[in-house]
Amino acid sequence: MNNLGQKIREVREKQHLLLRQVAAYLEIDTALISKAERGERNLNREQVVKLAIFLNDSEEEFISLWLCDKIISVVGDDNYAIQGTQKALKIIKKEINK
Amino acid sequence: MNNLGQKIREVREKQHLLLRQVAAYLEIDTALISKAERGERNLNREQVVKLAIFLNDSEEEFISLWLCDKIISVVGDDNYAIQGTQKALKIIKKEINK
DNA sequence: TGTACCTTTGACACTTCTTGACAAGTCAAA
DNA sequence: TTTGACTTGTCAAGAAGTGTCAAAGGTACA
Repeated sequence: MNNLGQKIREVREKQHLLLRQVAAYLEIDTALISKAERGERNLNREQVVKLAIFLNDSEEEFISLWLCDKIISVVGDDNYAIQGTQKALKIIKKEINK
Repeated sequence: MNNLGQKIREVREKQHLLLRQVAAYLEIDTALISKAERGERNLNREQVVKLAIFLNDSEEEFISLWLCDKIISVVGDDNYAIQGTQKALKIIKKEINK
């Protein structure tokens, strides 16, 4: 399971679009988008952006889900996941104000 | 630059320990710990834990810096880094309460 | 100057992970 | 049973990670 994947599937099905159609738009194999929706494979940033456009949804939402998944796959079930993520958030916020 | 690396160097120098000594304790090449302190290479979790013990410092602090660095290297300078990290934090916190 | 020591650097081999593609599989509806 | 949608497993190529080594930089000091 996978946050972006769930979101994509949800939005795609709501619009009665087929994997085939999404795959064609992104110019990738159908298998890949299928796997992406189920969290078995990652899309790259560009593909996620295109997907947001194609599905008429928010790029911010899609990309932040995509990042969120990456973070979780990195810190996931570590005992100190919360502390690490909080530290990162602080640093990122500080970094922005420059 | 690198948060865990800076911390390690700071603590190590405060204790007048040589890279060589740290490396010997971790059973790795001196070059590797040198690079780790400067953020050119990553240590693995086990090495970070041993390091905390060897340097008499907090495991929680070391591991969360280590995770923090990983997160930053993943979401780093993305426009939506903050949003993604916040989402991840929420989800991780929720996950813990199970 | 020379040497002794600590650290940094770049190259390397090796392994593991990722990526995209393809073929074959399942499954439900007609 | 056929069709269309989706899933699954596998493969090869390339990328990225891991540890090591030898050589080079830098510093301190006799």
